[in-house]
Amino acid sequence: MLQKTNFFVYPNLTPKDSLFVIQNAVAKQSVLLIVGNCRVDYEGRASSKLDWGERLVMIKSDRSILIHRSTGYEPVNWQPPGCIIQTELVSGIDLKIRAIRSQPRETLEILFDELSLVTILNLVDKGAFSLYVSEEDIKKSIMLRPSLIEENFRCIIDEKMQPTGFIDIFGVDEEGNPVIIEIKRGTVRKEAVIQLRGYVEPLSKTNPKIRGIIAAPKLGKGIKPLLDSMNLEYKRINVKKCAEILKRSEGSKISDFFTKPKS
Amino acid sequence: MLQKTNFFVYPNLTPKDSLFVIQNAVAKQSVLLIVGNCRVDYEGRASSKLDWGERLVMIKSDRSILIHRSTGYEPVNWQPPGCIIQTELVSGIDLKIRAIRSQPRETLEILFDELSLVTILNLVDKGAFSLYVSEEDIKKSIMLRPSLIEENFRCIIDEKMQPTGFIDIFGVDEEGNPVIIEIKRGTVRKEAVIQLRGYVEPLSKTNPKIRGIIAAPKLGKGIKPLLDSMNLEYKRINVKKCAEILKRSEGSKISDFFTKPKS
DNA sequence: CGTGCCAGGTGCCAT
DNA sequence: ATGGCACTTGGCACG
Repeated sequence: MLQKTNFFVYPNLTPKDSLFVIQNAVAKQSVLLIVGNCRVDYEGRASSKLDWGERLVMIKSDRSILIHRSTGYEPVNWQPPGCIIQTELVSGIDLKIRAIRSQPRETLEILFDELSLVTILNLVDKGAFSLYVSEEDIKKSIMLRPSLIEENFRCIIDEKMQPTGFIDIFGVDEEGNPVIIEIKRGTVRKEAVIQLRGYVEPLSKTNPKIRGIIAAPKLGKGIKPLLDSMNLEYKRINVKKCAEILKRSEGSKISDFFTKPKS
Repeated sequence: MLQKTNFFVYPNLTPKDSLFVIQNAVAKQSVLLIVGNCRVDYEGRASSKLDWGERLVMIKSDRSILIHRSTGYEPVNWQPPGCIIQTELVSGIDLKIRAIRSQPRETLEILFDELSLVTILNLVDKGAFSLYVSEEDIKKSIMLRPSLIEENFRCIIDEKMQPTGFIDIFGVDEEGNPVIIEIKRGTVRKEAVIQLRGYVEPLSKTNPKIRGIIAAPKLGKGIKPLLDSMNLEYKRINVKKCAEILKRSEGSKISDFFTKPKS
């Protein structure tokens, strides 16, 4: 049976001995945790100095670096991903870790005079992360507050259209122009644009002033030009706002928020 | 000789055995690092789901909680300081950690089916952290860009005043009113207000339109009313902007940026 | 590459 | 508690 060892723990390393361990871990893109007594200097957009004390330094696979004290959600000092990590023995007894970022030019220097614990982690993590509200939640939110689309936008329920059921929201803008809204709960891809185009196209023959809007939290890369070329629009939806709107009016029925079309 | 053991490492704990260790560490306000295979659900202002994978969970002394993947400066999920940490054994084999925040109501649930490494840290950290530019830097910055004080503010060098040397900056505002500026590199305390008052007071007898402004990055608690009562003003100085301004015009002499007074 | 905008922003101090 | 504002904001998409 294979022993799974996805971590290595080095207690009480001397700074001298730590050099190879740390360099190696950084080179192998492991996650590196260094606990010890240190001093931190940051110079860049601003400057800061942190006197001696015990902290946890985390160097991640992407060469982001975080210095955490025992309290606070935010790291006391840091460097975003992609910085250059250098290690050096100072005066033969201290470990200096330097993290340099070039754009903007910023340097972070950590000087350890004692290392209580160095840990190397090889995290296997393919899990997908999704931040979301459902498409239905977004739909409800827009119904409840049509201004999420734009000022003076109104939702219309049209019996002739409802049975078809494929258009997410139908409404009219300030000028009275008909608007078809396609909702996506995630990032807008090409397919969604094509889909909306399919709804808008036929109707635009009878009403050339009809508008098509995609409402979603995110727009995919390169989608904006596509929308422009098809004369469609994008309205960013703030997922958090949707959650607030929904919570505030728990239990309301969607149908309550439609306006009957002018007849 | 006293052996300094500010950390405890528990490799390959079973979720069952971890319960006591974790609860104890949280109770003792240690910093807790938990590495293992987990799934994360967040529900609150937004919602998120993170599928199974190996991550590092950090619970700090102030009961802030951070879930870090192997990349990214930011934690994938988190809870700010002060949340309620609960632990629970699920189905007898999995460890559930729940972190609840009440304002706004948000819940974070981490389910571990395997713990590779649990570490408890007792960090001794009294080191002061200071983010700063020097008072001299701020002075230079204002000289270089007087609009840091307000639009159309001008710095004046007045030979009659210069020898005294205790006023940081003397200038005139848009209306031509004389302005005395007191600079503090840190938080404004009562003493600084008294100090400025001392400069402004005598001069206001000959020129009642004279203004006194304290320029500093921060205003101490309760200082604003004091300033108001003494008819003095506060202008917040952005330390980062100062750094930028200084960098841009490296090596310029202060005297270059004074305007000779109208004579 | 700089610019603009959003974020579960967070943190800090004001009312 | 609520609101306003700054942040070494970081991150992402766009020109």
